[in-house]
Amino acid sequence: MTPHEKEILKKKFGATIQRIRKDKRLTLRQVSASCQLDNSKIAKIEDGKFNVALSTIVELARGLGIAPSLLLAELNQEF
Amino acid sequence: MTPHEKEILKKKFGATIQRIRKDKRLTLRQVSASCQLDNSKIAKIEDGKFNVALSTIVELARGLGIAPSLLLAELNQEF
DNA sequence: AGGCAAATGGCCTAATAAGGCCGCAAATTA
DNA sequence: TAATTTGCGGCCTTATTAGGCCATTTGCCT
Repeated sequence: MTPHEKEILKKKFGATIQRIRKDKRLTLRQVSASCQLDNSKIAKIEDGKFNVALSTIVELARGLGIAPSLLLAELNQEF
Repeated sequence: MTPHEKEILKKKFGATIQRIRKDKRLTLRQVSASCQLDNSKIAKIEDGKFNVALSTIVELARGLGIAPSLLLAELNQEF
């Protein structure tokens, strides 16, 4: 995976997180309150700044109230 | 997520990777050849030693020839 | 305009994953 | 038995995430 591909992956994942959060009408603070992730960290993840770890993916899923695998569902086509 | 929960998560994920690889009758070196991940690294991941990053999950999926979300499918019940 | 709440960005430290090489013991196959 | 393959463990350095706090700004509502 090239650095460029990794950038695209991070952006794509972040966009997915944000779309799901907004679909559920949740604020960053509401999500962070449900999963112990700092709200500013979640904002940065949504902006594609981090190549998040497995545990963080699981935490995000918990905060969003959905299954972890759904957070990767959109990656199936391009990666 | 407590340190203990994180340990369980890593072990669970590693076990999933290994099961899928063996179901497909692939060796560590065969998987590594398909995804540019070091074979010893994959062995350690299977042993639950790493809290792998998103990009590594995607790489593993590529090496195993399956969709990334399938690697998290088993986590849905317990996390 | 004023007041809130949300989003965002900066900054920090300790922990740890990435990325990779080498070697060995056990299993497999010839 | 000899040869090969496989799984796996050690070791290393650099890069980056986790985890967290604080300040500013943006947007919304009254």
